[in-house]
Amino acid sequence: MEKDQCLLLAELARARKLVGQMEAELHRHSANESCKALLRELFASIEKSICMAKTSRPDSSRPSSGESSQSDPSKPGFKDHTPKKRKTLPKWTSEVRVSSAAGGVFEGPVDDGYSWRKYGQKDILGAKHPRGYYRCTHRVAQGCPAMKQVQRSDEDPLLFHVTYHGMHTCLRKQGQKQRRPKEDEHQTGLRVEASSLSFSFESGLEAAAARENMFASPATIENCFSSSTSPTFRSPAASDSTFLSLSRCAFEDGIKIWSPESDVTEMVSGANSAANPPAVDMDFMLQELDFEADFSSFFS
DNA sequence: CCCATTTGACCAGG
DNA sequence: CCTGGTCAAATGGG
Repeated sequence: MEKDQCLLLAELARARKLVGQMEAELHRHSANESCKALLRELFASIEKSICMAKTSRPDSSRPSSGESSQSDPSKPGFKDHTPKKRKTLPKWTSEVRVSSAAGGVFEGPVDDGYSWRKYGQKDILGAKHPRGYYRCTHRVAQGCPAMKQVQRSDEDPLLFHVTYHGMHTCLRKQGQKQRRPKEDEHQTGLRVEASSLSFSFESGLEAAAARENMFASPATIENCFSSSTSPTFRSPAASDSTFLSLSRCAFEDGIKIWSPESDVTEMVSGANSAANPPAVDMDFMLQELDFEADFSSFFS
């Protein structure tokens, strides 16, 4: 409807893409950490602007929720896998060139800071090399919807086309080994670290913006998070909140949602207490509100 | 023994 | 029907 808003979103997406490219450049030239941090904040700012532009939309809409017909292995003969909606996930591609000099052996899936589990491989028509299908390791544990496809270039064995689907909602700890002895052991303390948020591109607006501009991989930017030298404290608390808003994206159907308020509010309040303009926090809380609304309607 | 990968079959969309 | 994407049993590695 609102054409202005659409244009705004498109432009913001463009800015985000550009920032992503710049981040890639910086990364390539091994810029110092402060530059990356700045860029990160810039990215976060853009992201926040996008969210603001989105939430200013009066239109009410919710994803047509299928219900949780998730894993029920007790049904032999009748397949119950959920092939429903998975086109709501944002999608972007990136080309990864791996240098044989670095590390020696190029193990196909370039390590982008996340842990992936391969779940399939398929020969693609017209491609010499098969395409690998990966999903986030924490898919079941945290409901992380992120997936990626890795395809080796036809004749350049050092070039990989990586297509990402969805953004990571999982939070992995760094520096410390993520020890999860048993995931059915009521590790309440552990599972809270995931805040999966329900959101989907129901409005063609941002879907259009996202797909049209193919914004350059947030994954690489998130890499900055993981590779940043301060393990426990990211310097600005804003990083966390915006990062969170980043992950309010879309996620797969049938995934359990647990206590979104515990961690989120904690983070938000943390951002409040930190050096952060109040306006930003308010905006963020607005987003949260919007979220909860969407969320409850999702359930009822 | 637990977890990730492999791999052929299955499924849905075009 | 063809093809890309996903599932899940089998397999292998730590």
